[in-house]
Amino acid sequence: MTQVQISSDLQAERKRLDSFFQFGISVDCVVFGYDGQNLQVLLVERGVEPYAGFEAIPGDLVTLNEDITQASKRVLHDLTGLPDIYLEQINTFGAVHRHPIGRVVTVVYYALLDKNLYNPHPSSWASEAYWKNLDAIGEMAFDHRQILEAAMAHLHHKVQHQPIGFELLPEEFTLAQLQHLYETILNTAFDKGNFRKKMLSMNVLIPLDKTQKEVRHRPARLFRFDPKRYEQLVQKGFLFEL
Amino acid sequence: MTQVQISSDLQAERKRLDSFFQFGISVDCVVFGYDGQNLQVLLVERGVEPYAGFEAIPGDLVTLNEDITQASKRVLHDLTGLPDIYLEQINTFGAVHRHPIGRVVTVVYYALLDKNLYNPHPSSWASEAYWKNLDAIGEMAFDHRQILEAAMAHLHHKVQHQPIGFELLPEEFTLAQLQHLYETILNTAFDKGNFRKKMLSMNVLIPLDKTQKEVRHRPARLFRFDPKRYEQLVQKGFLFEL
DNA sequence: ACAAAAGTGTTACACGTACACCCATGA
DNA sequence: TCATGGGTGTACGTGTAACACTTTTGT
Repeated sequence: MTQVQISSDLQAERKRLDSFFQFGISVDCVVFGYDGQNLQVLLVERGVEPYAGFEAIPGDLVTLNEDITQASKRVLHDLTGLPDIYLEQINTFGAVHRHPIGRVVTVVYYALLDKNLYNPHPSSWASEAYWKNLDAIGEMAFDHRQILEAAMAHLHHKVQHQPIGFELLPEEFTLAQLQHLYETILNTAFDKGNFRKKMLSMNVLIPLDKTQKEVRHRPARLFRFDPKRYEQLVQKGFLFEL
Repeated sequence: MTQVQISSDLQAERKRLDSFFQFGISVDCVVFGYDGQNLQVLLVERGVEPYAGFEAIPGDLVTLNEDITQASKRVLHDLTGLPDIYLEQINTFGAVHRHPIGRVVTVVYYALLDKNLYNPHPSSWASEAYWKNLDAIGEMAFDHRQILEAAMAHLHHKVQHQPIGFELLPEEFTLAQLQHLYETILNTAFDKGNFRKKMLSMNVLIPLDKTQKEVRHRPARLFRFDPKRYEQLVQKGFLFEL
């Protein structure tokens, strides 16, 4: 980055533009989780006005001296107690009247994780924090419904172009679990044999010398995924469609 | 959208949060063009401090009462005279010190067009406005280099997943032109026969009863593209890789 | 007739699809 | 031994990759 001469002219220029510097910036974190059955999203209940009592996506105002990417992690942790996880930026909403308190432009981030790993605990302005099935969601605060739908569209697209899903599953998983996850996200059914072939041919799965325990049928082999091979695939791009 | 009761409590709450409402929001518009030979990008030269004399991506501060999407069109028109074209939002940059005049978060938009259609004319703070070859770009204002690279990565990805490129070509074009465009964007070479087969099999191309004129070899058939079929493809997603 | 680029055809091979079948376990 | 889901194999059609060939124009 080039260093630029900061003159007193800049101070004057800033003064001239003061009326432009009245925006608030917020980050909203759409976190998807999977429990082996359903696709869920992490929500909070607002304990304060506006929209007190409404369900909302965890999000808050960014402070003047923090990077927005850092802010996404900080806010998610503040509201739900989840640790620093990787959040991917997906979209920015900037309609004029989307927030009743002033002009707030919000940057939306999203993440995927195995919901069995973390238990959310509400704090800051959140009175509740919990996972909720995607099909059970009603009215939401602000334009959060729209934001959620954008995130779902992103997930839909992404699952077909990247070997996602590993982030939603436990470290060791069976092919049937993986298939069920894909079927849940895309709301379709896949042929068992073909799903196995396709997934295995990508070489992202490392077979383990372990099997399931305590199931009343033939126990399934467990797999881990190969992060190196995963990176390669992400780089070159692919299309998953069965 | 639900109507929310606006109480005087909200006024107080806004007061309490005043220190958060000091952000500036800007939009930056990365416009790619194609002249039949090279992939180019629309740049302006800054006529004012900071970074006076530097090349920049057309962009400016958003006013308090305009939607950011509208702002992207307004700003592009103000600086370069280009008419309202569809701009797609791709990314938001929010590092703390990216702008020397204050905390400015910028939302990046991008567009593709046939550069022969419009001639840019500088106005507002732009002292120049012109097309420039992508490989001839040097130092840029702010973090615009980084922004440009993000837009190029987006274009790279997009061209492989959507029948793009039509936006960069004249309404009627030959398959060789289309192939050359793809080769330019992706920086690779394709087999002529296979490229034709693949493109035609997508059914997005409508053959016309016209041919090129005034070429000193067999004149090529002209095509238009089918917007309906295009939409279908965009919906279902596909992967273009030869 | 020649150069140059348009446009077509052929072949071998890889991959997707649909479907049938066998395997290991607990009850 | 039966039910249940795990796991494998095959046969067919479609799509891709590499390459050679024919066609149509201006000069």
